Parts: sequence; structure tokens; C-alpha cells
Amino acid sequence: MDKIRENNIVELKRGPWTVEEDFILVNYIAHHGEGRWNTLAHCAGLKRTGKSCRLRWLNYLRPDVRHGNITLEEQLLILQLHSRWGNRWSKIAQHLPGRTDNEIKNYWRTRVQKHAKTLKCDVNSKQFQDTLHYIWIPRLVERIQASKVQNNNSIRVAQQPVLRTGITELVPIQLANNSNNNNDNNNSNYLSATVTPENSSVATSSENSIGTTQVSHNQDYYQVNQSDYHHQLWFEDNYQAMDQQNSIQLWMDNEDVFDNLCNIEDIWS
DNA sequence: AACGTGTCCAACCGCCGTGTT
DNA sequence: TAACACGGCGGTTGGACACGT
Repeated sequence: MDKIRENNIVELKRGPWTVEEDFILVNYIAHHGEGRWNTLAHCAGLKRTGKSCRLRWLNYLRPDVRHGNITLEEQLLILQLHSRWGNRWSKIAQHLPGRTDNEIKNYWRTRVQKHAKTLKCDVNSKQFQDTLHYIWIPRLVERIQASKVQNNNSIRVAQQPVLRTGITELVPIQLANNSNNNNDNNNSNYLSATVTPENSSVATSSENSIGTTQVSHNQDYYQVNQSDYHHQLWFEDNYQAMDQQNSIQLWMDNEDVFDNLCNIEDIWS
């Protein structure tokens, strides 16, 4: 039926949805539920494809969809998860409640790829990934921390820096050694995980000779907040690579690239 | 005020995997 | 097993709007 409807150009409506169409769709789903989109479109009397109805519902009309600016925490999470999974927008969206894959994809294209273009490098290149990890993500973390401190949000402040990149000093990592936090199928804990003395194992750090970080566990415990966890995700993914970070040293020695990076101000604002 | 340019985002397109007949 | 319909996904487009000149 889908192909029949799609091929019948005269009958099908395209373009922006009207308020009336939205009302019909929402009302129909409220009474009959979602799914079976082609049947839904036909029975609801909408001159739209099932696909179009599905997209409209999932990306815009669904009650739990959040619109508006992507928060700093969400930006950070997008960067972290994208570095893990690449352009798997739907999977990334699962970890940002209320955000759609379309919205995240748009964000990435407009805000992130733009800066790859500015740097004249590929978004998947090592150089750009290093830029994200060593400069922009730390900057985001700092801003999140600063905003929380400013809001008097009772944040445990770091006792010592974890990582010094030569450009930006990263905030400390206070992490829980809880494997469930990294389970793709279990994202319910990480946004506000709390470490108890019984289950805590907190990473501390010290700098080695090339400015990277070594990790040890079993120190005091801290309350884990969201930005720390974001940081942890990246850290666990990359700290081994950081110990062998000859490549980043190489491109940081390129003054043009370095100056370009430093001239980008508050790109995430 | 008019125009050009850049940004944002809703919507569409095409492909692919899965389920059904 | 093949053919088809459907849903899901990532890539792309185009229009509205903002901003600068």
C-alpha cells in the first residue's frame, strides 16, 4: 500500500504539516495508538504517506519530545557518544531523553561539522577527534562545572587536576567503578549515579612525563555527577591511547592549526 | 531598504533489514 | 523461497529566518 500511495503523487500531500493535520494525527494516535503507519494514515484520512506520519509523530508531535536549545550536558553527551558510535543517531538519541535522532543529526551537522570545515580537516580525522577530546570537551566540562558552581549546586570540587593537555586543564574525574554504567542497554543510572562507600572505587590520577594521565583506583568516594560521567566515558575509551599520543603532539606542533583552534571562541554557546 | 550569506530544522529520499504471505 | 510491504535509519534538501553589508 505504501508504494501505491507514494506513487499516487496527485493524491498525496507533501510539504509542511498544517495544524489540522497535526490535530488529526494526534487525535487518531490517542485513540488507536501508534504503529501500522500506512493503515493509520489511510484510516485517519490523512493524505500523507505512512512514513511521513511516522516522522511527524516521532520528531515533533510525540508528547515527550523536547524542543529548544541543546544543553551543555547534552552537547557533551552527544560528543562522547558520537566518538564511540559514529553517526548512529538513533542510538545516540536513546541516551538523550526527549531528543530525536533528527535533532541530534541536525545539531551535529550545523555545530560540529562546521568547525571541522573551519579547521580544514575531515570530521573523522584524528586531528579533529583530538580537537574534540583535548580542547572542546574539556572546555564544555569546565563550563558545565562553572555553571553548576555558579548555581551553588553543591558540587564536589576536584582536589587535583586529572589531565593537562598543554592547553586546557581538565577537571578531575570522580567515577564509580560500576560496569552497569557503561551498558548500552542500561542508561538509567548514569545521569545521577551515586556512589556509596560499599561500591565505590574512585579513579585518581597523576601526570606522567608527557603530560598524560595515569589512573589508579581505590581512593575516597565522591558523588558522581553527570559531567563527570561524560568525562569518564571518554576517558575510559581513550586514556590508553593518550599514553601513546605522539600524533597529537605532531599536529599541535603545527602552528597554523593550533592558532586556528585557539581562535575559536565559545563554539558551544 | 535591499540584497547576500549563513544558520537552523522540518521534511523528504533512498536504502536496508525484517516480517508476512 | 520469493515477493512484497513496512518500519527504521542516515543522508540530503529546501525554506524560513537572522544577521551583516
